[in-house]
Amino acid sequence: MEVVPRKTTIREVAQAAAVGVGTISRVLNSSSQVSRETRERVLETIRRLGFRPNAQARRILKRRAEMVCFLLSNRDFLHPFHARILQGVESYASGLKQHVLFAALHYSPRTPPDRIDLPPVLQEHGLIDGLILAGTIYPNLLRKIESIHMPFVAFSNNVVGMSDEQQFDQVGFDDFNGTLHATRYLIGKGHRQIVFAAGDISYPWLRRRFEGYRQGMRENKLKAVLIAARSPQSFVDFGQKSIGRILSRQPRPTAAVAGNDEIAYGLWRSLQRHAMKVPDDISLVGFDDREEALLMDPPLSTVRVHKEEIGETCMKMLLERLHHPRMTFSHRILPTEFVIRGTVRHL
Amino acid sequence: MEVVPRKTTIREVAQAAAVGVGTISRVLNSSSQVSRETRERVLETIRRLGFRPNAQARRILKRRAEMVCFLLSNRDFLHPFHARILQGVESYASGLKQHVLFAALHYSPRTPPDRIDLPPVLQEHGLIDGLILAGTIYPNLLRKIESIHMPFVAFSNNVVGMSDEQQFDQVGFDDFNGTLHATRYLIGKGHRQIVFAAGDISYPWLRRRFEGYRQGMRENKLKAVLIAARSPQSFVDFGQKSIGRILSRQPRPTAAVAGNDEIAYGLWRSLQRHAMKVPDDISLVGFDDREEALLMDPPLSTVRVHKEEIGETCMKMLLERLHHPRMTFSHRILPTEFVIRGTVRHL
DNA sequence: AGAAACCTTGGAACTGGTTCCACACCCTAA
DNA sequence: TTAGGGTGTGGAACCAGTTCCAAGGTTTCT
Repeated sequence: MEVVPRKTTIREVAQAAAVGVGTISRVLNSSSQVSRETRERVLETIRRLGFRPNAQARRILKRRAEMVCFLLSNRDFLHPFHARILQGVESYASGLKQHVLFAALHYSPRTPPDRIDLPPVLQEHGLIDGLILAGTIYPNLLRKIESIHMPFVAFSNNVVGMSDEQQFDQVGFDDFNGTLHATRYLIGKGHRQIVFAAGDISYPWLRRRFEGYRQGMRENKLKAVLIAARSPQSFVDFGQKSIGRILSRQPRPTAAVAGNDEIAYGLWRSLQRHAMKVPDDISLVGFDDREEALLMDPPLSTVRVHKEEIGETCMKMLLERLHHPRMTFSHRILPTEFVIRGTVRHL
Repeated sequence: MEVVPRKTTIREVAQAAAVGVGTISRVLNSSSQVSRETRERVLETIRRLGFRPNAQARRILKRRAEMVCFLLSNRDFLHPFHARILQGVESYASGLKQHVLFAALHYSPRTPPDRIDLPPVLQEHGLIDGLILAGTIYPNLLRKIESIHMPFVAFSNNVVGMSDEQQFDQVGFDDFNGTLHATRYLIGKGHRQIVFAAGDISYPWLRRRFEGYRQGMRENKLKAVLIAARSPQSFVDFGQKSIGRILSRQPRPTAAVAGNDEIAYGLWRSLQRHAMKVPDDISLVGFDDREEALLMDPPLSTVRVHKEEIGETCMKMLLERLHHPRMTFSHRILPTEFVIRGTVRHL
């Protein structure tokens, strides 16, 4: 491989500005005082020579890479939901001059921890200071990360099968209160026969959403009804196929809470095929506030998740962890927001 | 900030194994010969002390960061389209032990090059070897990147306002042939009255798509009809609002080629509101093959763009550039693929 | 006036790998 | 026996920054 041509070094700048190397370093880091006059001369020389300090060299001494890795696990592609979390991480990080590395990983929940092949970034040492874990997170991956002593924060909503004594930093959003508020809103609009279209309730996050719905129904002495299926092909598909089961119930439901926007989309599409109208024939609310929600007609009332804020909070928490390695672990749960659009009818 | 505890260094390993530092380095890089006996003793010592070499230190000497930056410019959020390009970059890069940094940038096309504030990664030097530019790329950004002598490859479809003599490495997909094939397909199915719903034709990529459509019409001696609007609110919105203009034409069009899937979505939604059916009342094809295409009912026939492949090719080309800095610039245009689904009727 | 405190500055030593030169050693050929 | 070539190894010099100590100058205090 051809070697990159030598760039201007701090010593060349020092010589050109007729000062010592230490002074250049002080100007660059604006740490200790340098006289206005000298500083100006140095800055001028830096500009003139087009000098840009070498990041690697500094990092050795600082013992900090000022870089974190966003690791997306077990996702076939960078889904809009996670893309926006990454966006949040990056925008917060860049304000603090921290860099964000993107890496992906595929692994099975049954692979023993020491046999998980981590991406190249995590095999080297000193490249990154910490890790933000997103995607589906199983205990074996967590154990592997702990074994290489890499500080990390996990996006908690897709954590699966973790025992309660497993302690680590987490950031997530509030599944339970999201559906609770959505359900209360429907009840406030006069609905009494409300079903929950869950998809596959073995996913812990859908389980939590169901529990929120159930709580809303219980506190109003209403009967909770769960529409589920074992491992459906896709959420949209599940929505399409379950509309029949919903409408044939006696008494007929006036509203449905969907486990997520994709299910809501499937329900809506199927209704449309049968020339039925939302919200005239049935009211509908979703969860996640994905792009699809706005594409529906009328646009879907749904529970908004602040994806960028999740990313930002992950980054913030990771930096705290790096500053205070012995701090106790925390689990931050961010609130969701119910967005009223056009799919709920006032009875 | 608390300092990370000192890790084992190569000198400590050398002392413990009673060899010189050079020997440790040789064992690690398995470059020149070391006797079996010595190698084994060194490896054993490395294991015993849990030594992992510091990546930063090596990079200074190698003058290679083994890291590239994916820079997304002027995008409010990490759009699924670009997310998948990033995914392609990462998956190809990680196979070659290269790392991918994600950064975002907002700038105006009218800011003078030297006043563009590059993200932190590009202000330092030696952190990354090269750059992959995505998002909307104007000449001033390009000039700025060139001024810091950073090798780069641009995703070319969203390059705007570049003069022809401006030379740089580019990877893109084939707008022109995409709509040309789509148009030929429609004509093959018996359609003669076909309109092109472009949105805003001042975008060069929509212009190229229009030209492809026009070519298809011309070669069959058919009249090209352009439906456009000056800077519409959004593509979906444009689609919704222009259906009236399309259907009122005499003779009435039997098919529409949309400038992209969002426009097609808008057209479809509006048709649905007026209780019209695709493809019975009008046939429809899109461009991009975004997720929305599959959500439509029937699913949209559209021109597929291989997003991951674009990312992969960008990375591949960037690595070639790094190996051969004086190589002549190239512009690779990847083929698109027409995906037949349910929105075209055989007349 | 002299001492003390403070600011500014130069530059040697340092970080943790890699590279390369010198040298010891062994084997083979003249 | 000596020259020549090859292999294996130690360690100094190196990369490009940061850090810290000492020194010189200036200001303030007694």
